[in-house]
Amino acid sequence: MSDKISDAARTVFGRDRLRAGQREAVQALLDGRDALLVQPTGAGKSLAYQLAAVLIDGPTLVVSPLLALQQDQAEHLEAYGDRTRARRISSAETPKQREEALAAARDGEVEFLFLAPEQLANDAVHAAVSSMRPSLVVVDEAHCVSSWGHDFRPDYLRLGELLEGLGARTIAMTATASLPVRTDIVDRLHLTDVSIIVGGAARENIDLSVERCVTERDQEERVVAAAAAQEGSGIVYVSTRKAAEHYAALVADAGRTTTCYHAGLAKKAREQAQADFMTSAVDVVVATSAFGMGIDKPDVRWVLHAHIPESPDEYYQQVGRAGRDGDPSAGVLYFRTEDLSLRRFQTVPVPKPSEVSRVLAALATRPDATAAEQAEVADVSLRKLQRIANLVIEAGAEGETVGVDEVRARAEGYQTLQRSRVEMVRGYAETRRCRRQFLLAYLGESDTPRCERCDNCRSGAAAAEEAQDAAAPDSPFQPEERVSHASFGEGMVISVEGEEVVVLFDDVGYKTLSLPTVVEHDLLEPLDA
DNA sequence: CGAGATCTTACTAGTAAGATCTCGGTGCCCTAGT
Repeated sequence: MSDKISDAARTVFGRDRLRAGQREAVQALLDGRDALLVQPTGAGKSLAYQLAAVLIDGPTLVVSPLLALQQDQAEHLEAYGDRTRARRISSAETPKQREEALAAARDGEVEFLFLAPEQLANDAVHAAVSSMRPSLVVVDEAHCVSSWGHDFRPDYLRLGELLEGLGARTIAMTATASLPVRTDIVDRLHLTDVSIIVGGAARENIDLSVERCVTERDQEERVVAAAAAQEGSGIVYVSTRKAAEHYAALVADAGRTTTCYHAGLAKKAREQAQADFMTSAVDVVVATSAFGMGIDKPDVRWVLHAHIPESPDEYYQQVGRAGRDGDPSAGVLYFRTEDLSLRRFQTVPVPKPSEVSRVLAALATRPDATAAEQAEVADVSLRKLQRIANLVIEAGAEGETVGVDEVRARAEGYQTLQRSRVEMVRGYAETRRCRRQFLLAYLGESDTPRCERCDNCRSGAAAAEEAQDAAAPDSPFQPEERVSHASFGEGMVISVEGEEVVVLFDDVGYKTLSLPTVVEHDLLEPLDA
């Protein structure tokens, strides 16, 4: 089937073969549909949007969260030649450079225009981008839409609204997304007639395991000993900046070449640390969650979590940075229950009633003022104003007035959801089943076989659990099914594994229920779709 | 929420228990001062 997709892959990008997901995504866009492509890093998600961009007339807008990532991709594209000219609009460019970039895109001289959501939220930039009439919009690292918008980068929540008027078809891309996150992306970006392509989340070459730790000291010694003993390049993830520095020093003392990475370091130091790791000038990087997006080092042999991550989603992303070359790799979580409380704290704050009421007043009395002016009037930071304004939009149906309690309830809902994700990390740490099965079920892939290489598979625990499943009642519920619970309300079944049903409730987040109890007391009512 | 640091009180002059405080992740953008 030689066609224009294959031809473009060959002539423009020098690729002889396409993966199934890539072709499917490009075809969906050529057919005028939107697309959501969920594929692990390294599987060539970028090629999918690049091909579509070249094949569809008109400029392409690429929304990407990090300036470094934009820079990197733009440089790669420039190297392919005239048909893949790329420019960037960001605070790093002078006004003159931005103007030239926009003009060049409008005149068809530049195919790709990269920017962050914050740029698009700027009225002048948005107007200029509109007039350039992009035919394709790419939202890279689309899981950020779901996870960052609520408080951290509020403009992510506005993306759907900002992109809507452009009239371009959209492709959203991410490495991992559980089913609820996929739905969230589709909703928030206002994707229509969307083709959702999910390909291969499994990284079968990674041995997963969990080490339970009792004291902090015990945890520290075991992590450092492991980091010292493991061969090849590795990443140690920690939950605070201070811990990153502390562990980096310990691992260095233990004899490994080590660097440290977190957002509190100077820009230069961060760049240096990343470069040292990428070029294997150092073996180990000890980092907070700041490290990783856009890291595509093939030979990372191990990823240790000295502290738990904030969610199974994040864990999968981080541990998935190991073994991209397909060689055997390891992912170890050092679990101490005390670490759960810090992660619970590190969740979206619920705004104070007084702040909410001041913001509501400011929005009502100064509807046409800029956000900065409204923030001034409400006596809150601009960022806080944006967060609360987002909550107001989400809490209210069209045209209705929203009260303080409703706004705060919305924020509490997010907090509950985030905390329930932390609980799911505990579930991962405590499960006796196959670790890979657990993670994949959470991410929406059920019925995968035992991996036979995680700690639970090796010890026989996973097999024993599975043997017990025979005694478990057949589940009347299937993943993705909508159900209702007397006290938790409505939700969606995420996974059914043996005697455990995981449901994501709309109001109370993730809950793990006992299937026999559910069946015996008729706790879950199926809802018609 | 909770660990660890710092402050306060108690009872008699330095120490201890209890109270209070502080800090904990992710990045755009823009602007003021070198």
